[in-house]
Amino acid sequence: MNSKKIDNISVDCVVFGYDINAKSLNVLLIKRYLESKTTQEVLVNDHVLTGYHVHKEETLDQTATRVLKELTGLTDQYKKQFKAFGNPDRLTSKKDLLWIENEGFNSRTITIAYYFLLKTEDVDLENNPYSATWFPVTALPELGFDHEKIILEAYKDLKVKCLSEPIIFKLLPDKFTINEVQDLYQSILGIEIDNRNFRRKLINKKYIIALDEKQVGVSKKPAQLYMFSKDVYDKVFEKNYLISI
Amino acid sequence: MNSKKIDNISVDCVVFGYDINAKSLNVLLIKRYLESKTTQEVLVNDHVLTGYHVHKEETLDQTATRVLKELTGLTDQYKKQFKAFGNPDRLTSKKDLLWIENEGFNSRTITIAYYFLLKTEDVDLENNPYSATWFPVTALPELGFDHEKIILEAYKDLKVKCLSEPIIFKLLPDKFTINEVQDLYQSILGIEIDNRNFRRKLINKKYIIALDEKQVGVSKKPAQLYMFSKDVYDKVFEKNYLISI
DNA sequence: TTTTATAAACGTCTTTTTTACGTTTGTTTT
DNA sequence: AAAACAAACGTAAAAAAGACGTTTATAAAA
Repeated sequence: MNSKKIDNISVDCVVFGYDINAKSLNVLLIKRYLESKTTQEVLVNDHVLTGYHVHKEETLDQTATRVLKELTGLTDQYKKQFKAFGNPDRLTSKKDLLWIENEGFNSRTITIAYYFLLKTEDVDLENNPYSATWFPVTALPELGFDHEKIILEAYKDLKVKCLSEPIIFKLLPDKFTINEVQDLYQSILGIEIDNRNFRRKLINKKYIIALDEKQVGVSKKPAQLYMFSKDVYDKVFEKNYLISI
Repeated sequence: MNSKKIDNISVDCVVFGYDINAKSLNVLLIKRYLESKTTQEVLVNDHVLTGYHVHKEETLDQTATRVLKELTGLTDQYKKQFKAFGNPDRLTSKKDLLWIENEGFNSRTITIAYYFLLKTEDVDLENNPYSATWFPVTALPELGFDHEKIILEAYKDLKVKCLSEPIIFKLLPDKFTINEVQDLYQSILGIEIDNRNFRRKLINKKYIIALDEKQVGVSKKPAQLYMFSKDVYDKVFEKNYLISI
């Protein structure tokens, strides 16, 4: 038993990864599998988020960072604490109780949920200690605990936030094309956007900087590359509201 | 000792109340006072939010609702869980440790913070069991624990949310004038808004319904009364985004 | 009864942003 | 040299936002 951990408080992480080639917003999940020691019957076979108990001496943010590091090896990724889940009945399905009995933790666990935004290409799944897999957020597998609910809440928050904050760029490489940004918005929001209007609008933003570079290795006219400038963004927005009253 | 409670998890409530007459957005606080049993020295004398430990059998939302009921007698008020605070050093000031020793609870408590939106006139402070007092959010007194931080986070969230969701109306009576809405926006955001443009904009919203009623008992031209229709709002917004991409 | 003070309410012109959709350009492949 | 095609540019109309002047209805004072 790990005496460092706080028994009844955990952090669960929804790791969103954007696959720029497949144009798909994915969630990183790990498999949960348990079979009966006597009958070999499969008791639990589904997927869950990664999470872990909060350690006694660490902050909640540190717990989230630690969980991501263990799962992906990555540090310094964008994260957001978006909601706490702590209803008494959140882990009371038959499967979850079997699992909890096997793992030996308290069933009334409050979890502080975070989501991360990163690029699928930054994660090496070949040597993953948890055999983690990407699933499109629109095609989730069967999920254990209340993790489907947690993912959907995270996704809802992301949909709202990506319209009012420049978090979209956390899902893209440093250098990107206008069409890549459009594809990403379309993936997240599930809508079609007019390319000509979107293009003009984005290029007019002062914090979207055209680089002296174009795509290489493409079999059509190579597109202009751009970057996002946080410095410019912060200066422009310090006195302005995003939405007019 | 109350065996129903979960020792290390609490809910803290930021109760925002709008004083429509004073045009002031206020926070409801209770006094925290402790003096030395031997020397009568004042050890703690400041204000805090109300909160309480989560009970074993209740949801987090129910805890928040219970806390508000005990503080104000009110039920069915708008509430929002906005953030969890759980850093190991959040209750480690000298004052806080003295207080915690006196009350006898765990110093590593994770708190799930909620804010409520209501009208100051709905709360009867005359017979308040905690001697609660309203303070303008822009003129807070000295606060215990990490409660100043919690209030400022709640206020930040409210500022953003009130521009993209119709939560402003939770702070106003059912029947209101256009100018009352404008005053409220100005109080929350700390800005000046052009009355003529604001007026036109608000009246053009389909979910702002003009009533067959005017103000009574005012010493100037009485203003037209309006109401907010949640039904219309939900219909209008089900397919639309608030911000264009 | 008339006048006055004042907040409420209306109006208009200009600028900016959004929407809709047609056209041209530059690169790679054939 | 031509074809294919995504990238990039353009334009006109509609809608929204911004700036600011004017009128109106009421209570209270004269």
